[in-house]
Amino acid sequence: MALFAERGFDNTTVADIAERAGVTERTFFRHFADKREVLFEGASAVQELLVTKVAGAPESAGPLDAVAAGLYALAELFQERRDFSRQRRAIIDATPELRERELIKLAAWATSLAEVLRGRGVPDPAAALAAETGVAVFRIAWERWTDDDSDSDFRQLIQESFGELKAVTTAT
Amino acid sequence: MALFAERGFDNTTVADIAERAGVTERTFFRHFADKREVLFEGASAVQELLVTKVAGAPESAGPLDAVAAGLYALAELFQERRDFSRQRRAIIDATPELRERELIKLAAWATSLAEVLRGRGVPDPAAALAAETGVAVFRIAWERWTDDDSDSDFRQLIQESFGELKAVTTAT
DNA sequence: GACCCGATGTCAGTCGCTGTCATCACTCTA
DNA sequence: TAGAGTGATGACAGCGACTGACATCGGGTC
Repeated sequence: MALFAERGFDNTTVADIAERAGVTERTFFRHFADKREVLFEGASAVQELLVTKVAGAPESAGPLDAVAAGLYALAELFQERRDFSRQRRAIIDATPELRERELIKLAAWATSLAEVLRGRGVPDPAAALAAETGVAVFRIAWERWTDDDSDSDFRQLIQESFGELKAVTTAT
Repeated sequence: MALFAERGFDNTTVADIAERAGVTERTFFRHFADKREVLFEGASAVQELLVTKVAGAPESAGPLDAVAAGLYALAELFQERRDFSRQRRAIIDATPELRERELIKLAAWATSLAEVLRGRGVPDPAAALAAETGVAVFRIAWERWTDDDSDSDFRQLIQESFGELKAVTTAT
């Protein structure tokens, strides 16, 4: 990340990274499937947390509420790492290749969220829809949170976005 | 596309494509920025259609209705090319690299949709949200349409998905 | 001390992609 | 009609991401 922040992602070769880490290029690729993968370590753990929380939401909760419960858990997780999140976002936003990677990550969230919802008895167009919109809400709250200069509360931003969503969908 | 369908995307080199087209590899890259780009020709035209239709929706229409109007135009456009759409989807679904490309395409839709909505006077969290959820609706309807064996109506699937969305967001 | 095994280094090679320069058809103009 | 300009293409060299195959080495086991 230091190298990426200094010179940018494209101007950093895998050889550079490997050298800085004191290993061979070949060794780098044994630890990371991809050059981009360095920035997405632990992503699967986050997804697991999300899924677990949604699965564990009270039975009485509707699909969107269950998803919200999961997102709040993520908010808590990220809240303490605001500066790190900002720097990471800056790097990712600067490179299309990385933005793509970020998008598949979120798409993977949506897929597994839909699966969990189906497991909770939500029928199918609704499950997929709740999953996708939940992710959309997260994405927007995330942008606002990392954009915001003030010391805003991520969880609250998510909550507000859900409120906006309801307003938008019920209007007219 | 023929080559991709035969051997798969990864097993088709740019040299293969160029040879089949009777040109040099270098020439290929002068026409397409990317090996993937072959499958995404005309994508910008589709996006423009979408944006234009949303911009031209009646002023009285709410954000989500305006987006819906745009999506219906796309439905009409795609309706006649169902087999082509299916084949394309099969190729794309089979390769992560291509799925990524598809996702940025949709993300670009969302971005420009949000912009148009802002131009229509929709304030910001709502504009972004309506754009993202609209794209989510499209994605899901698209999947159902291309999955479906019967001769289903794409526009109607979109309409139904919007209905589902309202049901999901208003529930509890 | 012999053995095994997992992590690492080494090397060669493929493929996507780019910069550079030459070639060639085609058009415009004096 | 000759010659200059122009845009598309070919030819070639090169970089960087990534992979497969094999050698090496260090630590733990019997």
